[in-house]
Amino acid sequence: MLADCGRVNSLPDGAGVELRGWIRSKRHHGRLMFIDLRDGTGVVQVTLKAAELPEADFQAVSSAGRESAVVVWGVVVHDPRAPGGAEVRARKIELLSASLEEFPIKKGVGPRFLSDHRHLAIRSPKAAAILRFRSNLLKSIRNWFEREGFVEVHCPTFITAAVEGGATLFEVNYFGKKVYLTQSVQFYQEAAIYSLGKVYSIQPSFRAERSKTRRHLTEFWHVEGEMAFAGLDDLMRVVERLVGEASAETLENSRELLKLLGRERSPESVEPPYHRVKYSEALDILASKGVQLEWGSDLGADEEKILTMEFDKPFFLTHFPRKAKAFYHMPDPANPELTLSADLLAPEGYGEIVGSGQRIHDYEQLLARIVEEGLEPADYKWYLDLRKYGSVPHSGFGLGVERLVQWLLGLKNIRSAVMFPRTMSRTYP
RNA sequence: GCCGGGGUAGCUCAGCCUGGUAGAGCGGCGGGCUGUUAACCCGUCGGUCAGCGGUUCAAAUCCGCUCCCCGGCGCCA
Repeated sequence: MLADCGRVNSLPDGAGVELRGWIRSKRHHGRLMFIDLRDGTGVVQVTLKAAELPEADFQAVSSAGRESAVVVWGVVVHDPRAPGGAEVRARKIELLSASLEEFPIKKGVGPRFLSDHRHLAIRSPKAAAILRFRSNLLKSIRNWFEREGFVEVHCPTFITAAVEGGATLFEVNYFGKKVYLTQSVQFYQEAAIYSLGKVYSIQPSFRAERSKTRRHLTEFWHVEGEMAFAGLDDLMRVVERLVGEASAETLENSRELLKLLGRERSPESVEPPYHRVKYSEALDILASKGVQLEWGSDLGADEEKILTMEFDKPFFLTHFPRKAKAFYHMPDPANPELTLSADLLAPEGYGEIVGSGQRIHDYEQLLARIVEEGLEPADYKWYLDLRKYGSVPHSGFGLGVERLVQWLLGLKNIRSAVMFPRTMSRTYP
């Protein structure tokens, strides 16, 4: 019977199994040999006693290096001496493909070496567990959107006008013309709501920010949503339910992975509702902690950290000053110096995981803001067009997948939340 | 962009202050071992000291320039 390494444990004593996998490590004692065999579902010890299998098989494997591929036929034995409580006693083993060279990933290697060999490092059970967790999370996110009636749309990666600041665009030579890699699909989703109502996208965004921190990538996966007939309160309700419910479901479905990663995080610890803190209230909280911040300036990392100490769940920071936000943000009718915006901050200093807000839907108001920011209205022609034909209040958000994975798993660096990270200084492998 | 740390064996690092023929551990390779937990024991191979220039009888070490990496800030998801 073909079996998974990760599930040998649950098979009865004496069961005959076939395992296909890679030699993670080997302990050789002359006529006795132990192999930790890995296959993507887990690791199991295979015990080879020379007397119990063909001599040629034993010899072939004794000279095989780590990560050699093998097929093992053997018998399940529950034995307290085996890691995990069960092992497979080999009766026959076939060396499918011996490693040509010593496998470079081993005990004691440093972070730079691991990054340079990421294509091999992802074989480690921990790296694989993170990738599986990420896959579970995206499945839950997608299921949530589908349950809530959002329609998935796919937007272009080549664009001509900036959504966020223009300085952070990657320029691409497009048949001699300058175009850019997308930073957000927001503008295209704003077009889509007039066709589909509620939409979502899951695709990469690119930011040419010269950020050298543990929470920045130049290419990251962006979950974005946009809704017609939605104001700031509707928006925050959607964001907290999406983040909270999808995260809780993922944690529930990933208990084994969390155990393997040595992480503790209960589904209850991420459940909504989340606190809403207005920008002005945040300044008061900071002032009470002895930190004076000038009204209008954005919060720095230190200020953010102090605020996150106040909460043990993510929380919204709302109503940012107009000058701290992009031109399309809806001014607060109660105070036009503020915007109807909401960032969701993760606790423990992991920073912003969602940026969101209500968009300006009035043509003249949007045009005035574009001019006020010194932008060229002609560059935003089609975007302005959307305000000409039955324009309605609408809101949307963007969630950074790697940021969320990083916070949920307590990862020190965002790079381990993605299979092949792209940063300012890394495009290899 | 600003600030800080770093680059020495395949890997992790010591040596640098106080200049004098390049070190350790791990790994590899060879041998041994029937209950290991990235085992253990014996032997052995292994170097463009990031690069360029300068000072000196002599530079991994002192000085200058350049490149690369990591972290913090700013910016953001």
